[in-house]
Amino acid sequence: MGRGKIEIKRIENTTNRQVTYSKRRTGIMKKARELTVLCDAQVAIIMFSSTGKNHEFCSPGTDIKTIFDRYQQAIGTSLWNEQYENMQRTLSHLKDINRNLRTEIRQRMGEDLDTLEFDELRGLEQNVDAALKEVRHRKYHVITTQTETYKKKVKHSYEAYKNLQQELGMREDPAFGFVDNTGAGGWDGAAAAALGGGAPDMYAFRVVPSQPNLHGMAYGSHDLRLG
Amino acid sequence: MGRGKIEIKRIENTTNRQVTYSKRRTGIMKKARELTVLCDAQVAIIMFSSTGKNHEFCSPGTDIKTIFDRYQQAIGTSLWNEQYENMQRTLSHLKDINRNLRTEIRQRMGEDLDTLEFDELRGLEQNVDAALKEVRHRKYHVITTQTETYKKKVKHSYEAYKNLQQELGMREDPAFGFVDNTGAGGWDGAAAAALGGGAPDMYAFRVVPSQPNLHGMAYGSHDLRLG
DNA sequence: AGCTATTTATAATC
DNA sequence: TGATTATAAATAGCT
Repeated sequence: MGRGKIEIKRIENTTNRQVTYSKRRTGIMKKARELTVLCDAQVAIIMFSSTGKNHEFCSPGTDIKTIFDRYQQAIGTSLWNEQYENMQRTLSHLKDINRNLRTEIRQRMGEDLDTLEFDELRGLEQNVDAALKEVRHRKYHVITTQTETYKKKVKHSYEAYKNLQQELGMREDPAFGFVDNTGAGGWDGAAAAALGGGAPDMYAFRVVPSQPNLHGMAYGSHDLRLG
Repeated sequence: MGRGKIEIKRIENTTNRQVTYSKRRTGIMKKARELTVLCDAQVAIIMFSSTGKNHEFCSPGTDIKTIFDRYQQAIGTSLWNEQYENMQRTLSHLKDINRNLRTEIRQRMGEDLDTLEFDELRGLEQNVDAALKEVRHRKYHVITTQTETYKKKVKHSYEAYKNLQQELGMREDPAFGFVDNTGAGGWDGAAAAALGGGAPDMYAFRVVPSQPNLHGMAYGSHDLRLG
């Protein structure tokens, strides 16, 4: 359709080819627009000229990605979509697990117990009871170890002091001694007591009411409302 | 270009619309094919008719996905990649949260306590202790309610039986009485006892050692090893 | 589906 | 690039 008929084969003249590309591209875009309006269709067109320039058309009210997704669904075979849906599935599975974990934590905190049957409550109680024993045991172990460590430190410190004193006493004028040696045993005992005492007093910590959740992991501070 | 000029607006007649779609679609495809040959261009077209039927065109020597990928590269920020990476981020975030939740549950079960400081242990102990009280309180509530309900049922049942007996006794031959009336009170008491007794015995359930986790939610049965 | 009168697109040219 | 125009192509309405 022009002053002369042309053969449909690559236009060798570069300028001519680019001009024709531009004109025909406009024509196709117009046709595509008309098609979407006249026939209520969805159309997506992507073009690259021989020079690499990119042009696109898309029906109003949607976008190329959406149409491409729909196309892949229609075609069925889509490695891409497969991966995408796989991820989506993994995601919702993780969310489910997450919700269950949060529920379990809430119930282990003594909340949301209304839905539990008696048998479940009994199991939960036994489990939490056993856990409490474990935690107390561990706490005892930690405080004991800590106390022992401090005791040893104090002892070593004291021995170092005694050695130093002895050394000084042998080398220097005996009249220069500056600490009464007999008080040493009392010092050791007082230090150990200040560090928390032995096992019998351990559970006393339990009843200290001051802000138990401001330290470390802050138990119960997770936002358990979201899935 | 036809017997008459038409306005570019949706064709209301369905048949007409479909015929026009078919004709013009063919026209666009032909134009696209000519463009790719004449101008050495790459073209991809995806169409959906109003009836949902799908048609496509693609320059020879390539495929739609390739052109679409190139298009996304040309556009720069690939919508797809953005969404993909977004999902990947959400996924790993969920996994992190999940891991933390599992850790918290394990510690609430008295496991993996080695990494906790003394203050954290103390907080955990207080929290679990409080939870245990809540669970016991709820268990008490449930068993009490349940027992009351059963008692009422038994009572109602007994009254219904008594009424029926009385009615029968009045209407039928007295020699036909088939149940000893004096046993009724004993029935009530025996039934109530068989149903679990009152509140004072409730905590006896706690020390039953048989398979506490085979019922209901099975506390601690989650696989806590995975993230 | 075909036909064809008409409208539209566009090749050649400026 | 942009406008013009003669001509090829596309297609609306009909069968």
